[in-house]
Amino acid sequence: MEKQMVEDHRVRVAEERRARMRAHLLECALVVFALRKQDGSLIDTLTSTADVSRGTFYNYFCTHEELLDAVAVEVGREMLHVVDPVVRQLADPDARLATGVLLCLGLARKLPTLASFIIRGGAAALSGNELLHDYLPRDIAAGMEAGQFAGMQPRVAFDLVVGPVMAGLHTLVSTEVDDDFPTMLTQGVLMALGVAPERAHFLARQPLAEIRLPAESLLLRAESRVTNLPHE
Amino acid sequence: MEKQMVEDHRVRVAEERRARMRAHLLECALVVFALRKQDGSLIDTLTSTADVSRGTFYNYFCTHEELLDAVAVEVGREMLHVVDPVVRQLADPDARLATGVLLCLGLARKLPTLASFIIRGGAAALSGNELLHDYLPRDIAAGMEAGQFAGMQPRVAFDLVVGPVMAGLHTLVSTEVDDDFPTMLTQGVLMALGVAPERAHFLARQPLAEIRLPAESLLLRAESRVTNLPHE
Amino acid sequence: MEKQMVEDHRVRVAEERRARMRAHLLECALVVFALRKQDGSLIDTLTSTADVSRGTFYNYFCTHEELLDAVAVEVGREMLHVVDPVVRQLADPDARLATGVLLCLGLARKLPTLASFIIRGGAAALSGNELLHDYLPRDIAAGMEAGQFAGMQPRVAFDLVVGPVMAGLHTLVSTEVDDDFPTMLTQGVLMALGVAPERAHFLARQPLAEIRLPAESLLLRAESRVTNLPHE
Amino acid sequence: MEKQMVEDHRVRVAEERRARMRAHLLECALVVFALRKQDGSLIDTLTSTADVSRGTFYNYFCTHEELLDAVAVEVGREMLHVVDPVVRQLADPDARLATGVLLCLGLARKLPTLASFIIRGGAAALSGNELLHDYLPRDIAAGMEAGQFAGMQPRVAFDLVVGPVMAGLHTLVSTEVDDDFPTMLTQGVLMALGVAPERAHFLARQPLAEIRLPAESLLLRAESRVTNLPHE
DNA sequence: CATGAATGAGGGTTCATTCAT
DNA sequence: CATGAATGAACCCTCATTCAT
Repeated sequence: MEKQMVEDHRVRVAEERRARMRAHLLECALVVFALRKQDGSLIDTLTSTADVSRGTFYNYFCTHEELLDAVAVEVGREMLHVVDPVVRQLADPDARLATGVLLCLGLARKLPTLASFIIRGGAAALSGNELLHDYLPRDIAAGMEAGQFAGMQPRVAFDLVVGPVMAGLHTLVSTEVDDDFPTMLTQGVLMALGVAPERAHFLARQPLAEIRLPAESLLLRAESRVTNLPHE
Repeated sequence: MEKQMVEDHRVRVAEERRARMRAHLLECALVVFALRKQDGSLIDTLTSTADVSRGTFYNYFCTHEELLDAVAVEVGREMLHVVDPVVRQLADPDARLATGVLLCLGLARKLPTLASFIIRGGAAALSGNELLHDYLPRDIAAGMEAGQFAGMQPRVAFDLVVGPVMAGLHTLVSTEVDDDFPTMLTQGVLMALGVAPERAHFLARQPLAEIRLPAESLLLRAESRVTNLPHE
Repeated sequence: MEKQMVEDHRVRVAEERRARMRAHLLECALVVFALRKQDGSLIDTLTSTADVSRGTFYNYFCTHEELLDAVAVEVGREMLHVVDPVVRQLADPDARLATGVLLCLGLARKLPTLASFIIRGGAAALSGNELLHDYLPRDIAAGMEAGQFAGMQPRVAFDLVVGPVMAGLHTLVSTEVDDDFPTMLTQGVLMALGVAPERAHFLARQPLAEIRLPAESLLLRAESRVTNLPHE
Repeated sequence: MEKQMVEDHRVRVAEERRARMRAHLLECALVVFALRKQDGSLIDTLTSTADVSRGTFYNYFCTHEELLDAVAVEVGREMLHVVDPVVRQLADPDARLATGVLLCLGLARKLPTLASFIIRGGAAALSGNELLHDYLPRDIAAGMEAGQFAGMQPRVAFDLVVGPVMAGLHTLVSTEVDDDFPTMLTQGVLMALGVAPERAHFLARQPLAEIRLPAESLLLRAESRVTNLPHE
């Protein structure tokens, strides 16, 4: 019986170590995917960034694609954790949409690593992103049912939202812009959907609580890793 | 004197052959870049598509980047040839912009290969594209001087145009959409920029002459190559 | 604490393996450079001789020049280990020079692989050779200060030593010669430098201890590899 | 009958043109072999140096080796034309040898291209060289029959001559040396063979007529090509 | 479970040679 | 006979993945 308890303890410790290592690898992978300049070996870069051996990496991920997917999933999850609780409190579809766009842009502005990852990662980085593929279409549909976004086709509305946001991420990463860039862009998105200019103006300026991420957040840790390491 | 003429003739014939081969390679490269499934050897795929030896490829392009650039330049040139003559006849910046967006989307719809190339090619496919980097900012600036696009920052306006167009290309390539998709998207873009809904509605529906490309157009030849070959 | 020891042990084992592989590659490279019939792929030949994959080679040497340099350095080091301890015991510059030449020729006679390597390797095989570029000029200068090698320019003396030795290596590799070939050649070299014939005769015949190389010597191992393998 | 004469004339003209082109190619090949920095394509370098097409080259030489051989033969022939008439007038083997060595070194000093070619060309540049493989052994043998070069083995003597000369070529190409370098080296060579120092001193200083090469000489033309072209 | 040496298929590139014009 | 575009075998090197320690 005591033996049993010892074993349990060992198992639990092992599991925790495994989880920590996995998180460490994901964090470094996010950095690598974000900074990657299309040269050199992805996995070499990762293992040396994470300071583990190749073998260790393959103990956690079978293949390089699996890693990218895992990062994308985790990134998607964290974005959702930031955006959803806030949006969920709003009733009007246009307000929800405005808030979602603002939060995403705000997050990307605060975390350039995230923006780079989304831009660089290409399709793979967003395939499976719930915010994009589930929540956004739902809000658009809800808006149309509510008589907003008059006469839109859903796919047109989708492109009118996603397009500017993606272009905006690009801009945030590559260009110096005013602080109100997210606001202005959001306002444009709303107007594109047929929201009246005054309301668009209003919604794009709604006060939002400071974005909060848990201390152990992948995104935060990756960002601070980027901020601290780039000697050279 | 006769000798001189013979030499001239030879030189001309050789130059023509060279130009034809170069065009052939660019055409095949456009197809390969557009269809490329991220696997296999780019240059192998190209040389087998173009039915030439590897050596021949390197007689024309030093490196595969040089090839991508050359394709991008030629594609940019042809797009400009289609769009500019029409846009040039219009005076109002919003009308010019509407027409430009409509023509680009129309072109992409008619030539999915072009759309794929732009999407797949990534940054490199558009770096140096005059339509994007010269003409569009100029029209936006002109509009703002004329009092249109009220209160916009240029970069915001840019993202509100380029974003939806890029997203629209994605949609055109991957999804079945109504014939009026380009129209609806264009209308949204105009509204995003603050054009009044009625005018946006009007401008997005202006009749445009059929898009005409010269028979020897790279885009046309690549498209018909894609349409005809896909056995397998 | 036990863990520490385990780690140490692992590290040591890994380092030893690495050193053994490196030595193995150098040994095979020496053989390949020596026998190389100007055909085929250097690296292919090496990897198949050493029975390792291409990848392994590149884990140890970035480029085939680096390999050649590494072999040359090691060969130079071993030659020095043979020659210097003996020469160092002599005071007279002419005796030192005679001994150095005799030992080099004796070594080359015993180890045709070495001779071939020096001849085939060209400039690269000797650039950086200390015996040639440091020790020999020093002995020549010492001789001139001591009043020997009367009226010589250093570079003339250098060529009168190095030229015959290199030609002699060629001869040793390609021709059947008498056992006293090294002696006779050395005598000629000394006379070229103005050493009196009787003294040259004497110095060229001084008894030398048998040449000793450590069992793990690169030169020895390469030689026995050449002797044993040439099936075909 | 007239027709016959016309044909003859045509044939002769064609033959002359062919000979001129061949000489032109050999001249350029000598330059290329001499300057070649182990990079780039030999035949591309040659054809662009000679300003002819690849096809033309292959009308004259089947392969790259054939070209090297042809250059070596022609170079050997011209060296012989310079050296032999002078040497032939001397009776004493040691004087003949001294003169031969002096002339070779003098030629190499006047024509660095020649020296480079011999050094760079490796074995192939000298295989078949009559001066080296026929005339020199003959003079050595004659000397031994005449009681000179006492007690030498022919191959030892050969190496004591060829070695310093080759080393001297290296020196002439790579180092700034006094004008009397050839003289001093020759004197050393003679002493190596057992010639008495005073006689060696005398023979190495015998006045020699200025070296004369025909204006259409391959060596001269190649040299002036090297002297004139090296922009960059 | 961690390690890092070893793998080897496969990528990009070169260049001597051929051949249609 | 001159041309130079076309060829393709062969080379060097990379890097995702495996596996013995």
